[in-house]
Amino acid sequence: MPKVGMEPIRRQQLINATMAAIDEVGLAEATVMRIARHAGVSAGIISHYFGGKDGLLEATMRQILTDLTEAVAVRRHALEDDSPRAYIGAIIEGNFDRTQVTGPAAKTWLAFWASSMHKPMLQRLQNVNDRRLYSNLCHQFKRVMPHAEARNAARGLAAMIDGLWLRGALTPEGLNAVEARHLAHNYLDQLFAHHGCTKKASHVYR
Amino acid sequence: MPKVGMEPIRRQQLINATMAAIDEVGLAEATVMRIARHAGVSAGIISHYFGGKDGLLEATMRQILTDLTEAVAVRRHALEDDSPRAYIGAIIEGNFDRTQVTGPAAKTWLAFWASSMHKPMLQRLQNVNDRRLYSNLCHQFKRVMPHAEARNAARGLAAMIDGLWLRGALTPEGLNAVEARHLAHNYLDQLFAHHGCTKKASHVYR
DNA sequence: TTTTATTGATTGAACGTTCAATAAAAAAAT
DNA sequence: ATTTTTTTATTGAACGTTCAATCAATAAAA
Repeated sequence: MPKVGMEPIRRQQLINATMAAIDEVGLAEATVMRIARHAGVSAGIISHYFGGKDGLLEATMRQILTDLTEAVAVRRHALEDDSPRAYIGAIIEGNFDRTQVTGPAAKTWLAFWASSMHKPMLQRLQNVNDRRLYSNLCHQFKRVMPHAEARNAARGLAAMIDGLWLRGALTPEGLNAVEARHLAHNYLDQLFAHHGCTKKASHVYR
Repeated sequence: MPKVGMEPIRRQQLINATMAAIDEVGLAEATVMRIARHAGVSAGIISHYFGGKDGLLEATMRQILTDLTEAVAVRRHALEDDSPRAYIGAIIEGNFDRTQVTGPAAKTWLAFWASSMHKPMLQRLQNVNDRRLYSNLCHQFKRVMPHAEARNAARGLAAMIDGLWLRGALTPEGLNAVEARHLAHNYLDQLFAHHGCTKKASHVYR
């Protein structure tokens, strides 16, 4: 079956297979053979396209983070008004986007998060993404509240988003995206209300 | 050196060594040899006292969860008033207790959380603890707000606590317990204020 | 002397990586 | 149009390593 231009296809297949395998048996037991079997190829091909198992894992984490960034960017560009609340709302919506909330992606995300504590390369990726989220949130909050308070709001909302993800990844039924978004938006409302005492009508999520 | 009554000593040594090893190199590379070396004993002793590596890991997770429960219980019993706010505040304080927030404990906690997604025994332990936290929070919130709202408040606060832990475990400097407690208490204040519109003076944390 | 605690070399299984062999497609030659 | 050559993609057995578990041997206390 060998054709030219297989590389992008195989790479994507293997990245998807990695998430599927991690979803199925966890990172610890996601062996190259199991991943390869998921993709319908042989084990050796992983070293050929990714230099080794670590390369594949890194590429998989890159994809997850890229998808997340992309999901936020799409929502952000679709905004009509550029109010802080709308902007931050888009960040929340992007974080609970369909592609991110799926079982495989969520479980893989958590597995990598834990793993990144001791793998410098993964840690670097995590940090870059982390800092961008925080700095985006912080920048928006600073438009409507004192800087010190804005930093706390950003840290709080970031923690809330991650916490909802964490709990969602663990429950057998997977993350309830509707409820998670509801809670995150509610918290956001409270952060705004607490500061300006200008409580707005709660949104309708569907 | 063999004396009688070594069992409880060795068990504790090995559990501590497990956390130290996970803190050092992560769960994936926390081999029995490495753990044993941390405890200053031979590898074979692990199978002798815990039946195998899995037994040791299970015991270690049990200890972390027990410590957490204990930390909450201590704060709860030290309360003067039994107001919902005080009770929930004790839960927050307990979750950011010294013994829990230490590097080894936090990293081990996160490692087990990720691992528990695919190990039934760990998942069971996690679920029991999880449900107790949620049900305690829920019960207290229900004393001052409608049941539906109380459930949301409980889910939100639980997510906030876990999110702060998660981010704390990841940052190189470890969890900033003071700030985490501040954010959690702030959120709690907002949950109460949002409902009853009876905003209380913010606490002083030190 | 008996009991209890501990060791560490050994065993077998599992893993990631490698690489010579292979097979199919594409290109070149007839 | 057919055959030959070259290129590209892929396989899977073999290799070396690592790990958890085992157990006969040992050493200290009772």
